Amino acid sequence: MENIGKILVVDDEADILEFISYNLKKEGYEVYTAPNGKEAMPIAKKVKPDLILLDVMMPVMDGIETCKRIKADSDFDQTYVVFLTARSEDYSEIEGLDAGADDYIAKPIKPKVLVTRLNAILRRKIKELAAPSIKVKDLHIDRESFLIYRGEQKIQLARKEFELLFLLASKPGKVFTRENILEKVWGDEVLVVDRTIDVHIRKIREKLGDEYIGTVKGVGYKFEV
Amino acid sequence: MENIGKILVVDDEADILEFISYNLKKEGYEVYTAPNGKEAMPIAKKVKPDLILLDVMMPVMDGIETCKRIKADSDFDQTYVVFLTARSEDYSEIEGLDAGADDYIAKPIKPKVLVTRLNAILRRKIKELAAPSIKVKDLHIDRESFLIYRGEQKIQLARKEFELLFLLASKPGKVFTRENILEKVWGDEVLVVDRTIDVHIRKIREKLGDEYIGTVKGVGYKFEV
DNA sequence: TATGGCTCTTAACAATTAGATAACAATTAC
DNA sequence: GTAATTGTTATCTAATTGTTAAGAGCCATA
Repeated sequence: MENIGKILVVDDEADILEFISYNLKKEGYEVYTAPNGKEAMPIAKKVKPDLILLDVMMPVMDGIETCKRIKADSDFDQTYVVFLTARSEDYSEIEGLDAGADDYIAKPIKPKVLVTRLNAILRRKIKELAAPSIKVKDLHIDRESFLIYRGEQKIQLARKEFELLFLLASKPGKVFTRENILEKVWGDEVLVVDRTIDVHIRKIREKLGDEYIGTVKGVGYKFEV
Repeated sequence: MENIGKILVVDDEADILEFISYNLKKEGYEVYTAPNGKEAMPIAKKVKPDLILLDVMMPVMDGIETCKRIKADSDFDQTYVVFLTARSEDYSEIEGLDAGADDYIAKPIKPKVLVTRLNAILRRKIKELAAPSIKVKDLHIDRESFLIYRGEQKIQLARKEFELLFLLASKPGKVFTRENILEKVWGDEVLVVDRTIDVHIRKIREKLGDEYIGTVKGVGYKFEV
């Protein structure tokens, strides 16, 4: 099954971890686990999960504390946090989930419920994140139609060209290293020589003109502001 | 705020009713309330809400029973039902929400969660209900008759072809990925190879001409504007 | 219950095009 | 001036899409 998202599950009970993990993997998620908040943080930092499923009650660093730290870290702007709340726990405590959790799921967990809920949350997320279009300078870079508009003019870019321009234009002025670009545009397991980027830059310049993309020698490329 | 939909809230606890009602009204919904299933039915019949928010546990006629009746009534084909489940309730019972509910929300209710969730559900609904016929370019794509009119000419498409064209034409210019298309035209549990789409596209082009549907390589198809 | 016609799906092969690379030219930094 | 870096072009190939045809299933009608 194809991969549809990364989920980090944090719970101190090994069998619950196992149970959830199994069900989410079956659904096609890439699942990571940690037994408490403290150990979860570095994993979260590393894998940048789309969603963190967090038990509220844990020994070393509890869910609420963990959630607060996550929400305070701009690395996790794009990360959803969902609490797992044992129903025996007092809800007044969970009310304290104004720590910033996005949702919560009550134990005991039914697999179908869990999966349905997480699917719904992540679907929402994907939708929200998919920045539909960027307007910079006289360009309107539109993901919906995969077209670049300049005034009345429509410019068609090839897919990689589009993604590359989109990336650069998403932070005008910021210099992206080739490494950077490869990671974002080509993805994790990159199998291409980084000079390939140069060729794509060339093609974009050919189609749009030289004034949009600048070269910072020894560093990378940027969208000129 | 403009009106974005009618919601009927059914719960036996007056303060919860009040709380939900307040938050939904603030969001722009037209809100109706009832204290139990029995009283809810005639109201539902009358106002034809877009969505019914239903407490599972209620004295006179509980949520599951109410839901069954609603789902059995063709008047409510277009009505979404969402359960409110108190945490103390046994989830095995909620499993019985195979009574046909479309979603459920756990108590205690967080306003943000409630509103976000309902918005999402209703957005989906509005989209589904949208326009029985579309006029784009020189085409009149008519759901009633499943025919395409081009001037005086009537063009007959097969069902899947029609649905596919209808989808693309519902957002002219927007590129739909194959995944996208499968989800919307074929439905959730898709059992077909995505190349099937290509063949349908071919047939549509054969019947209508090549000028309507464009290919965005590596991405998907779109209705050309 | 055959028969024929339709729709849908798939597989196989052809055509096309985006993308990758290498090779060489130009430019820049030191 | 030289080495390092980037620009540019041409070529090749791998991925994607187009196209055709064949078979399965369905339904209406004889």
